[in-house]
Amino acid sequence: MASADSARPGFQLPLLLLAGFRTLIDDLHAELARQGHPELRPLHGFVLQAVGVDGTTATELGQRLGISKQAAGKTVDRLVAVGYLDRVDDPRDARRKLITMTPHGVDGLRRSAEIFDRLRERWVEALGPERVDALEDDLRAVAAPNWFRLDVPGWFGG
Amino acid sequence: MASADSARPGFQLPLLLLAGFRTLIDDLHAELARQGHPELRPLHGFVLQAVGVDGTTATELGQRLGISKQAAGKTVDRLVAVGYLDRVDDPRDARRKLITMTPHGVDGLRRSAEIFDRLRERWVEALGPERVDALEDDLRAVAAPNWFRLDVPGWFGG
DNA sequence: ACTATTTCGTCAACCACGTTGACTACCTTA
DNA sequence: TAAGGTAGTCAACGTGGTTGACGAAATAGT
Repeated sequence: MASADSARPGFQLPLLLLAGFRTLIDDLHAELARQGHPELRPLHGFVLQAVGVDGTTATELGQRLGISKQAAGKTVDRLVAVGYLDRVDDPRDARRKLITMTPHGVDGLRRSAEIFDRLRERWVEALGPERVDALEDDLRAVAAPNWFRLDVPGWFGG
Repeated sequence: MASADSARPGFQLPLLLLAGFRTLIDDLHAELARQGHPELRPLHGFVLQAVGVDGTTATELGQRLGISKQAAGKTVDRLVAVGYLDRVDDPRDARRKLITMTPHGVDGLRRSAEIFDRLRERWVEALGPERVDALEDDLRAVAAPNWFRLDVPGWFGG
């Protein structure tokens, strides 16, 4: 029992999840850099997806990403500085500033999605489609993504 | 095809892995705080595991965690400050400083392992043991944990 | 035995990403 | 029109990383 426990301790589970995530992100990042997006940092793809093709505001972006509006604002600052996002005044509400993607940002997001699809395809080749589906279904069942909501409208995957 | 793609885009995979990781870590953290370890930050459990019961040095800790020795040193600083680690001169090599766990650190590590085991048990209840085993096996197969080596000696899981 | 090289820890500067609290400007509602 | 809520920003801070430089100590090579 001790040996069975030590062979598969609970510590492994979080580490493997983290390793899986980082493997994907590192591969994405390397490929993005190769495709002309070296500025894009690991989380920026998710930020772009959360901004969406319809744009959003800093406060709402923060809610979508599960972070404070200040943190969202700072992230937007960086992505504006490197040319992925635009921030313009909302003509209908002088308090709000609309955050929209530049063409460069749209290109980065599109490429991110393509690369992620290709990486998922690699997993399917290695594990078989049922196992990858099962992995996603199981994670969907047990992982509580309270801290982000990327079920945003405007995502152009379909 | 567009609808099938958008129903299960590659973007979901990394997000689900991250959500799974963060779910575990958040639950661990909440439970650790309840058990008298509110100081322990999310990654500290892994740091303690990487230190191991036999202790190590800052440089080796960095190698085990896949971070620089400077970053490892700073993390050790914080864990020394809150009483989880000790740093003492190595009598056999005046350059080295041995990093060892205090009793409080050992307690935190032991509790972390127990809580992780219990959380894994919850996943088993929700998904069935085969699915959790499959999830771990699959991640082990496709995730490349180049950036950490927690296959360290001295871990007292067994 | 002495020099040259490597290794260990640390310092300093910096960056990314997050937090909370305070504040202004602006809508909205009573 | 006065009161209250909301959007964005500033400032200070914490955490977890990075690189580069450097002194002190060990080790290797004459």
